[in-house]
Amino acid sequence: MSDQSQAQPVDVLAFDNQVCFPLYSAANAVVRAYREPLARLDLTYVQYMVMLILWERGETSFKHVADRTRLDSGTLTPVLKRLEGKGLITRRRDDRDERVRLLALTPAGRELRAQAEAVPFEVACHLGLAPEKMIALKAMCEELLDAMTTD
Amino acid sequence: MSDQSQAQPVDVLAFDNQVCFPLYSAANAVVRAYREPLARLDLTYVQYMVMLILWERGETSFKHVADRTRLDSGTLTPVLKRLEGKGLITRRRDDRDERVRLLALTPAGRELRAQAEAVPFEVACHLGLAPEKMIALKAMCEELLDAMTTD
DNA sequence: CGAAATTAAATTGTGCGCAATTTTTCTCAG
DNA sequence: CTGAGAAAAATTGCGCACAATTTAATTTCG
Repeated sequence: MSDQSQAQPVDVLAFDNQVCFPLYSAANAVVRAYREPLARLDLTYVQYMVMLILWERGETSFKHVADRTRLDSGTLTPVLKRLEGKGLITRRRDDRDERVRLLALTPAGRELRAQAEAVPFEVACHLGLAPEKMIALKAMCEELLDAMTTD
Repeated sequence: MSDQSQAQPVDVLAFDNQVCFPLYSAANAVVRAYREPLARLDLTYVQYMVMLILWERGETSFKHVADRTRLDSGTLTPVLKRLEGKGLITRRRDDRDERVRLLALTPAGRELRAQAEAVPFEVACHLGLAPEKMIALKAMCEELLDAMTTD
């Protein structure tokens, strides 16, 4: 398509030519947008991710949460201990396979779901981007994730 | 458009309905993709961001780097101290305004640029997403960032 | 001028994110 | 049934990210 010997020299190190930094900054900004609504539930962003999975599945394994969130044990173990410390979840071992951690909601953890219902709306207001654009952004990120895990 | 009283009840807390988690995971995955190429330069992702700005501007202020990266002093101060510790940058105060930190490249910092030229290509290979999709993703993230800073 | 407000960085403390390693348990081939 | 290998979590150590606060210099305005 383009003739390299004649093409405009593109500075591949120019800051504004980096695709990845807006992605990085946008992700940081979104986490920041969740901070205030989640602080009312005494949850962090990652803790909220875990709770969403548990609200959906009731009881599930450490491994499932790790796969779903794409986080490893070094990140998740302390997060789960904090959720346990707050009395929102339990962390017992699977009798059938002692290597496996089974995570489950406590009554307090289950009850927190009602308060969480408001969070997506509060955040959506602060993001101020049209819903269809958010959906498109989501789709593109999922595509990128798929492309990266298939190699 | 849709009649709320009749519409399918959408679970706003369903994990897969969250727009933000793929964004979060994609950003983490991209940082991971940079790790190996950057390790050869003994740089982290954020340190690389800062170096790109300095390679572009030669000398600039702490404030400029903070605005450009959208990071605050709590994050940047230790990052800059580490870059100074590696002998890649200097951090002197502005004589005209003692509050201001002026950042500049050392000769070693300037020389590192040549090695960094390869990084974008190595990363692009590992991402495995078509360039035009990366551009579209970049544009969408920038739109989101704009929408968030304008409120 | 001079005190109050503003601005720029630095500091402190908490919580990720992940590479590398370790511990424990399970699987399976021989 | 046993020992090598695999799998699941936990641990360790470092580097962000950011809220909250502090320190220091500058600007503004009475």
